[in-house]
Formats: sequence, C-alpha cells, structure tokens
Amino acid sequence: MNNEDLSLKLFVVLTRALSSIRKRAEEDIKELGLNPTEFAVLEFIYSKGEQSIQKIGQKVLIASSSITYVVDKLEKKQLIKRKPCPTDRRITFVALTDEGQAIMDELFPQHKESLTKIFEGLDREEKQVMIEQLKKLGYHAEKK
Amino acid sequence: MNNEDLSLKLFVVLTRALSSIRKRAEEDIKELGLNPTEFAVLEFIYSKGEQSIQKIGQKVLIASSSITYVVDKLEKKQLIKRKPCPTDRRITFVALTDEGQAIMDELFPQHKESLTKIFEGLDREEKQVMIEQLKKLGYHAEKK
DNA sequence: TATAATTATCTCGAATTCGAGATAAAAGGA
DNA sequence: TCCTTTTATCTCGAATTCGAGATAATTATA
Repeated sequence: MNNEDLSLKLFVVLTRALSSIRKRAEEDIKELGLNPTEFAVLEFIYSKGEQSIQKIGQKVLIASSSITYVVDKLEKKQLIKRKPCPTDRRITFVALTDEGQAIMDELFPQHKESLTKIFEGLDREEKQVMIEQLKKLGYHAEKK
Repeated sequence: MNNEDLSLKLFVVLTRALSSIRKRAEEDIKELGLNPTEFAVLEFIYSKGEQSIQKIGQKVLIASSSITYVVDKLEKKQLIKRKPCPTDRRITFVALTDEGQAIMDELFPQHKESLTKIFEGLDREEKQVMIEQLKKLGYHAEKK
C-alpha cells in the first residue's frame, strides 16, 4: 500500500475505532439520562472545581452558544448551579450541586472502569506509545 | 500513572486528536459546500459504484432516517441520483451523476493529499502499527 | 474621561442526527 | 394460498450543535 492510501486507511480506522469506543463508553452515561456533552461538562467541573462557562467551552470543544444550552439543561436537572463572578460581572461560574457531586461520585469511577476494559487489549507500553503518537498527530494537525 | 488513568488519558487524547484531524481534513470539503457526511456518502459510491441506501447507511454509520436526509440533499445538488432496483422494489440504489463524478475526481485526490500531510508526523511503520492497534481496539469495543 | 476594542454570555434560526413508527414489498411457514 | 415476519425506505418530531449577531461589562487608547 502506498503512503497516501496508508494515511487514508489510518484515518478511516481511527474514525471507526473511536466510534465503537464511544458507543461503549457512553452506555453508563446514557442510562443516567445524560448525553456525552453533559457528562464531559460535569467531568470537567468534577475534577477541576467550579469553572467559568468560557473555560468549559474550551475544554469540551463546543461553541459558546452550545454551552449555554448544555448548562441550561444541567441546571434544570439540578446537577449544577450558575454563580455570578463577584469581580467581573460578565463571567458566570458553574459549580456542581450536591446532587451533581453525588452522581459524579458514582459515575466517574464507572466510566474509568469501562474505559479500562475497552482498552485492555493494549498493554501499558502500547498505550503510552499510542498516547505520544496521537499527541504528536493532534499537535501537527492543529498548528497546520 | 495507574492503569485506569492511563486508559482515561488515552481516551481523551484519542478524542482530541481525531477532533483536530477532522477539522483539518474537512477544510477542502467544506469549501465545496459539502458536509462530512455528504462527502462520506459520495466517497463510498465513488470507490464502490452504485449502492443501496441501506449499505450506505452501514458504511457511513448513520441511521436510516439520516441517510434519507443526506441522499435527498445530494440529489438536490445533482451530485447523485436515485435508481429503483428492478428486481426488488423495496430497494433504491444511489449512483453518482456526471457532475458528482467530476467533483469527486477533483476532491478525492485532494482529500488523500490532505490526510497524508496531516499524518506525515508518523512514518510508515508507525502508521501500520497504529492501524493494527486501533483495529484491535475497535474490534474489542465492538464485540463487548 | 470619552471612545473604541475586546470579552463573556446569551438569543435566535438553521443544519444535522436520531428514534419511533408508517408504509410497502418480499420472504417464510402453516 | 393466506398470514406472519422481515426488510428497505421514508415521515415526523425531538435533541443537539453551530454561526451570526445582540447585549452587557471590562479594558485599552486617545
């Protein structure tokens, strides 16, 4: 196979593998009535503490208008609450409620365990190599 | 880093890398007024010849109702045409029009070249190893 | 200080995807 | 053959995401 076809193939395989992995990884999340984006937002706040809406958007890689939507939904579900920033009135922080905290205490370890099972086909070293290569790729694709 | 955190990290890196790669790979496609799904459908027919709507759905990994939508759009753009199957009236084939063929003759080599550039950070062997590992992962995630 | 530029969030409408269910045709079984 | 099941496509409404632009607050500049 020539180099171009190899790259095309890698792209296809990458796309398909991630699609399968996602499907599997999101099962627990869906059961709790959350979608992947909602979970990603909760996960970010869970690990980093309360965050501005803007930082959430950067981390979760969605447009600002979409975060507003997701945060609205999580707020309706009472898993998070908005908190105005006292020093800059443009900024809104988002924090977990007690219920949000409780759900993540339950869900996050499950999520890690699911991923561990999904990736058990690779040993530690293979994972580390793949992480490095993917980082390199991502960086390369990012900077142009 | 323990094994669970390593798996979590691999998942995050995989997600981010593919996101960056996609963004880059889809630039040419967007310029022509196509979205990634539309391109994927065209690419499939381009390489495999006319196909039933059902097979397109399997290949492109979207729900049947979504294919109907995409095929409608491509038909409106006159890039494909529907052709009823003569022997089974439930089935509809989809074929490229002359214009669709012309667009893909232009776009497909560009697409391969873009991907080649994106992946140039890895050498042939690294690509081959990654393909194998991703296949293994995808297969593992798929079968449960 | 007044004005301009930037930043953070939100509103709105459009595009895309899905799932449930409808419809029509084909295949299988009594 | 008649009835049931399966298959292929489509319709419809809901969910999610985006981009453009609005609003309000802050910061930078003349």
